[in-house]
Amino acid sequence: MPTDRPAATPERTAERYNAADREAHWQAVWAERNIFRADNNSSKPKSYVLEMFPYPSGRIHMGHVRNYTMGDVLARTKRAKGFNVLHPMGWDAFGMPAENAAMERKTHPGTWTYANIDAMKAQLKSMGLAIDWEREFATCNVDYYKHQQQLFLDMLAKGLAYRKSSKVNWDPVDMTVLANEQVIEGRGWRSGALVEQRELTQWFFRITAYADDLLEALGGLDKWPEKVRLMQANWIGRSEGLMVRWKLAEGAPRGFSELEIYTTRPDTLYGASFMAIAPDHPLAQAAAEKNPALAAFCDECRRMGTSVADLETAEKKGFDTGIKAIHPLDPTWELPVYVANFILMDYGTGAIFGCPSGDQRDIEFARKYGLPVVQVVMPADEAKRAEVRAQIEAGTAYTDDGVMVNSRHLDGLTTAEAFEKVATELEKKTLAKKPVAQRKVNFRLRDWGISRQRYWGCPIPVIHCEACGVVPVPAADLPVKLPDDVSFDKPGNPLDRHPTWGKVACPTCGKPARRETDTMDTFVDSSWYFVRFTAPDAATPSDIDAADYWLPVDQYIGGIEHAILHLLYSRFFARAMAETGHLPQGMTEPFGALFTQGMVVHETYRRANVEPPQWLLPTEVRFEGEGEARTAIEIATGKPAIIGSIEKMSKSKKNLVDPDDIIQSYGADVARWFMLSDSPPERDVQWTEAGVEGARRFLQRVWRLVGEAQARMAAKDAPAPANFGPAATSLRRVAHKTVDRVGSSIEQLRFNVAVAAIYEFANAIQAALSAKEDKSAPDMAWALREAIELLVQMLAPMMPHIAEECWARLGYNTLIAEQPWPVADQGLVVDDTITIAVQVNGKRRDELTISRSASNSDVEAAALKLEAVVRALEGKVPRKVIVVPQRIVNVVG
RNA sequence: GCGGGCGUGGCGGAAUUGGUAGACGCACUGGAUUUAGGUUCCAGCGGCGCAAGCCGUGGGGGUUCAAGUCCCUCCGCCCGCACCA
Repeated sequence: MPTDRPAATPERTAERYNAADREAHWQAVWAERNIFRADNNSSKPKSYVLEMFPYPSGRIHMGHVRNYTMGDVLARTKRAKGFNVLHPMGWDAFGMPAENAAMERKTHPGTWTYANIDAMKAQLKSMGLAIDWEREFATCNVDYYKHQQQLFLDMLAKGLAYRKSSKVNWDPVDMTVLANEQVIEGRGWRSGALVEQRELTQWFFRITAYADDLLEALGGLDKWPEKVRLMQANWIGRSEGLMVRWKLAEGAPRGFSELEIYTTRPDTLYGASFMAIAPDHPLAQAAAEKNPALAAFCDECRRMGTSVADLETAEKKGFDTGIKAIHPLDPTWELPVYVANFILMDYGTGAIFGCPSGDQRDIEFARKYGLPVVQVVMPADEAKRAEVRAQIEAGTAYTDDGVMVNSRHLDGLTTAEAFEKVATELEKKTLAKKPVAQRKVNFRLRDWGISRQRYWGCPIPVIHCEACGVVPVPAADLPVKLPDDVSFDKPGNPLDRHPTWGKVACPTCGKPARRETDTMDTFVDSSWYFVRFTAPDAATPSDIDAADYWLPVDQYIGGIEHAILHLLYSRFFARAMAETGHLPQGMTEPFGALFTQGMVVHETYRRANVEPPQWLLPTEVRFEGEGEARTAIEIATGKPAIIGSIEKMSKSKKNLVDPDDIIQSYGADVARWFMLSDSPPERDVQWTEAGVEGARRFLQRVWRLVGEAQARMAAKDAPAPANFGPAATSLRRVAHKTVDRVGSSIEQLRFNVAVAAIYEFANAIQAALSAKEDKSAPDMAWALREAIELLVQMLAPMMPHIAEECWARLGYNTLIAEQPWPVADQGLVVDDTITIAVQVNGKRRDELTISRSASNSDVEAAALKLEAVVRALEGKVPRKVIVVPQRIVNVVG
């Protein structure tokens, strides 16, 4: 029989919440009333909530959705809690992808970048973010980077920016410097050309000037993840040691009478068996001049270069120069000086003394070249000594502290005592009238090379004059604007081949000079953008008052991948800006609290039996079966596909879900809710169809609940009844407890816990609605309205659109985004009667419901009367009864 | 190699920081509604057991009245750094 029944009944369709329509509506209302504007002159307490700003790559991805949802929930909650909230958005808009796009599409990097910004801004707006868009800026805009040029000049004047010659990764095909990350297996990531090490004069920021402070201040960042602080501490790499000058024996190259080394282990000096210097060490180069074999060895080391670290881990190689060094503690003791491939020229002095028994690299080297291995430190624990001896014998160094042996006058001292003794002695000894040794704090951290031979970056505002040298561009001549008429048809920096841009008069002498054509590393742009957000229209880089009011950022949220570079550079910039007068004195830490969110991951799919793998988009496969039996089939071909591992969403693996698709078919609220549910925010979240469906289901359930409750709830602003029955009181208790739980969970960024609490609350409301008794009683009607209003208010930061819609449905003509966060009635949060567990010998036997104020002895008496307790005691007299007030009773039999 | 983190049902994860393990969600099972599917609602859902009960937070040991939580040890997984003298 044919059916003419519609797919869904009209009532049902009408009841459905139409996300697409309503979300656009409320976004328009928020924008029109400009309610998310941050006020620079407010008497309210401030809260600066910031998520790492995006690179305008073209489209937002799920990682953005997660990041910005988290920040948004916090920003909206803070606003509701009475804070003046700064929650801005901008664009980290300089960088190589724009130049690559320009080359491929024959367009200007700016055209591509601004088009991307427009597209992504629309996407972000569709998420319903509570952002003050009036403060938006892009770092590629001259209105931003002109201030960055001013900052550079001020840093130059203070000696915080300088030029020096250094080694860089040079791509000979693209004719540009590459960052270490852009060198893959020794080749340029784009050109595939073998990368060369080139000595180039480059601009640097003197981050090492703050090495100590950057390290020490980590201790005060107690709202940062321990992990990030550790990573930064390791990166800065402070060590305390001794600079020791070794006299060289007769026969050393002319001009070299001594060799200075840095060591953190002067205590092990008697275990020395060789010296080693870097292939680029001046002594090595001098020795190589007369020794072709040595010169060849040095060349070989250089070719291995800095980029191919994995090859070097394999083998320690050295070359005996024939030069001898004299031991600083024993003039009769001569040690051979080797050039070794594992010595870095830019750490310490580029020279070491090798103590094989105390250093793994040294022991490998010594065994290879037949050098002595003398144990000088043994463990303090006598039981372990034989084991350590055997271990050294077998080729594994002992690097821990202990007691000195085979060390003449140091024997019996601890390593720390020996360190002190040697240091003190060598500080007194002299060589060529200067102390043999000097204590030195050393850092792994190196100055930040910011020069890039690129067009799409902030021009470095200096001029090179043959007569005057490097001349800063006068402040009045700023900005140094990027020229628009550039071509990308040839590799290299378009600024270098621009016919006129680089030709200027020297600001000092007026003679023809040329502009610096290097631009700044894009990490510079992101090192102070959070300052600019506090006063985006200021005529100077910052507005001190605004910075003083808003900074530090109260909560910064972003990916762990920036744990070192961006976050360290920003900490450096805050210090440099304070020193150059662009931030209040003493303001050094830009981010008070940091949260590193997990990634969005997804299953991968690929065609079967093809190499290299051919990946398939999630939308290109369908599934059959469940659990173990679940299989994927490529829709286009009907052939089985392989379900691969779960990985970070990436273009290369095609395991992408487009936020636009999700927002269009489910709405922003659903996407937001899914991102907040289940997975703790610091962990990876797996995007699944089932998960999104679950979020959608809950949204519709909220909509229904509000509808059902409306039929039974009290009128808006109805006075509270004098008395509440048990059912109404019970609902009210859940409601008020949930307010506290959700509020504190959000403040702690534990969104998954907040979501769970809201689910429980929704369940309680539903139970109250379907309960048989006193449905229409006035106390329940009032409690229902209270519960529904509280539910909607708590949902507002997470699912802001449907919350507005519900709020309107409840009869309000205000915006819920402007309502204060509800305050829980503590009388309802704290129960009069509590249920506590009763254990016998640590095993739970029963529970006890008793007045909260019951005394310990009352609780004990009641517990001992419980049948299950009596049974478990088997007639024995309890030896002891432990009562933890309001927690637990444990009867020890 | 060094440093850090983690290990809880079929799955994602809770657990008031030493005090009732498994909240909440997903999946699943049964039932109701529906011609059917979907939606929705109700119930169940760590293992063994008819039950009383016993076992159970990677394995083993310890501290404690009490351990997912603290200590020792082993195993496994993940992340970061990697010749830093």
